[in-house]
Amino acid sequence: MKHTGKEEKVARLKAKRVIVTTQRYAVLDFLQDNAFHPTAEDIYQSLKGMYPAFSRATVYNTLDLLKRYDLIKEITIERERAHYDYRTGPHYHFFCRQCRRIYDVEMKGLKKYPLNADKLIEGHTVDDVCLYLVGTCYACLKGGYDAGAS
Amino acid sequence: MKHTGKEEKVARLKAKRVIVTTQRYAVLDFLQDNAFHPTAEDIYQSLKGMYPAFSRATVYNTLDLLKRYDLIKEITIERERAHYDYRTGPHYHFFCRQCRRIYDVEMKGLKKYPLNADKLIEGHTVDDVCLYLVGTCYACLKGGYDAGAS
DNA sequence: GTGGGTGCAAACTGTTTGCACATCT
DNA sequence: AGATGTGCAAACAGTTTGCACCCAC
Repeated sequence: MKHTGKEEKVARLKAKRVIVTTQRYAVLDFLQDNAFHPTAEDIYQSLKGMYPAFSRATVYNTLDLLKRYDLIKEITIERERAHYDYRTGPHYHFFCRQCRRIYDVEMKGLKKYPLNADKLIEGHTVDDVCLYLVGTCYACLKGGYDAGAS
Repeated sequence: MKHTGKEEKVARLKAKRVIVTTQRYAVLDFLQDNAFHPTAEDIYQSLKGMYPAFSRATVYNTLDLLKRYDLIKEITIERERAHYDYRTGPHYHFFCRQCRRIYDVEMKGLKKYPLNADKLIEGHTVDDVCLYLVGTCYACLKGGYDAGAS
């Protein structure tokens, strides 16, 4: 049951006549299994162990392809490096300054979604809404993940 | 009346024993006068005309300093380059995919600010909230700024 | 004269690109 | 064989850093 949705996505790629290779499947699979919003480097480091001669170029190529087909979303909270998200529907992120982790935040935890996509705001058409909260995560607050603790 | 607030900021720097140099003042001044959320390169290109031998390093050093003193805010909508904002209070941004411009969006244009800073969400302490809308701006919709128009 | 700011150029990091090889049909 | 994906390494862009010089106190 864990992988509900991946087959749909693979089917979507196939429908678009995109060849679903081992590497592409591996990246999509990795993203679904790892909801911590990994970076390209995270993906590369994890997959090169399983697949010999897996390259960064393939990771970037694949991420770009999946992005173009709206199968994943790029998160640009950290300017230095992109994070990737298997969830493409509207939801929020929380970024911890201390451990630099990104958490999903459910909408019910927030009072109200400020506006929906496809609206017109001050004359602009809006097709995406990105919200992120910044602070210190519960784990760092407890000291559990404080890398700086001595 | 236009520069209300800059003197306050300069005073804040002085209070922290930060030397207010010509270059630092120029960057702060430029940011206040140019609400289009310029990049470091925009600032560099504009100021090197007025000041001989103005360097990128100084722009970056100064932006970093102003950021640390909370006098400006870095906008990380575009992963490739940072934009800078003179307004540090809570407000929203709209990013146009076509012209890559960033617009301020007033809160009254939105139904409700989803939450305030300094709240606890799912166990995390939140001290900053960033929201941005993505789409096509009114100018591009009218065709006025469509660089790709043939 | 000293502390710090500035400016140049080199270094660095994440990402992109060119091109030869591999793979699937 | 043809089309496309892959992998390496080089290129690239934005940013950071090291260091010599300069200025204000």
